[in-house]
Amino acid sequence: MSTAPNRTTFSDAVLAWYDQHGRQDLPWQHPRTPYRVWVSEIMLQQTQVSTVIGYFQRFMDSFPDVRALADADADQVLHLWTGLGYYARARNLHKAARQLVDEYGGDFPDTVEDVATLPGIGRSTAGAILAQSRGVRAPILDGNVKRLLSRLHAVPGWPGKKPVENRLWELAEHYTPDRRLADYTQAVMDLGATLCTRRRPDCPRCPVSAWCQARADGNPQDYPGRKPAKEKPVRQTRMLILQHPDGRVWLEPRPPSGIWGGLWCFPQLDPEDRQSSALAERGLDAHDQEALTPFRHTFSHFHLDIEPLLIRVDTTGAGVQDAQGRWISPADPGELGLAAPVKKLLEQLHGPRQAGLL
DNA sequence: AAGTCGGGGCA
DNA sequence: TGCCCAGACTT
Repeated sequence: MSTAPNRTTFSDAVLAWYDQHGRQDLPWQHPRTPYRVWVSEIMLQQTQVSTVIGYFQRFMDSFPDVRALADADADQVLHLWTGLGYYARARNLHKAARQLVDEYGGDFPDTVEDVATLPGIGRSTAGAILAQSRGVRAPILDGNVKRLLSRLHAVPGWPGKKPVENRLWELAEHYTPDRRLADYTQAVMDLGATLCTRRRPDCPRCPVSAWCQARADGNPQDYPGRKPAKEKPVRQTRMLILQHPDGRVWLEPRPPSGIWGGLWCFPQLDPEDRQSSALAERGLDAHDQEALTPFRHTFSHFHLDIEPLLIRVDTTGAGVQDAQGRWISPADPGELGLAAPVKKLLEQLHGPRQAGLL
């Protein structure tokens, strides 16, 4: 098992990598002012670096500093944002610029807490601004750093959960050095963006792989823990397998839109519906019936628990109208489009009989 | 079609 | 305080 590095060991390795491989020529790094870093961070929250560069330069040409942005019309700001999307962020940017002028004389405050009161700026972005532009020892925890740190320490769980997020902040704080803050901050983001990627991390090139617990365990791709799939609602239905004395079963076409649109299906009954009326509607009488094994069919957005009910019917009454459906042989349904559970039930129906014939 | 992402906003 | 969502994009 690899031992966790101490702060200096870790940050030295990260900084040495950055000096060789990190990005040192991004537009917002020259000059690296709070305003420029801020605008770049907001743009980068939503868009990749290559796209941001052009937008950033046009934005700086029009609004070279906080005052220029604060004095602009909302329309001018949104115009320069057109194509980036997430327009609420542009509105927050504008609002925050006015707040900076009104409350701080146009300068950024120098604590994370104060910067994070500005609209659109939370703890991580505030840390990124102050670390990169002023060398303040503030940790950041964007998606790249979450990935890097959750792998380094094999932190279990989804970062959307408070305890997991707290642990990651603790690690971010622990490893943040007390010198070269701007470079270190850019470096950990670059590491996450270029080597410690979500899929296929390039561990052999990573300067901290020797200390990485997930790498030692052989499963870096399992971190960060994934968001638990949200619970799907469960719906219930009964499928009436109406069986003719000759063995065929009754199928009806579904309405063209909605679940199983246009496919052929057994008549369905909501649990509260009366079975007798469903039979009566079709002019059939139940001879006897047998509950088959219930099973679950899962759609993208809900589970459907199906209770199949095999009903042997007499056809002495008026009988069914051909236009409503068809009698189908379970062994040879023909070329109808069948809903998956229907196909399964048909196979179940004819399977045992064939086995008996062998 | 679901996952992603920091922050906003609501319970 | 903690949880879920908006909004646009990727996989």
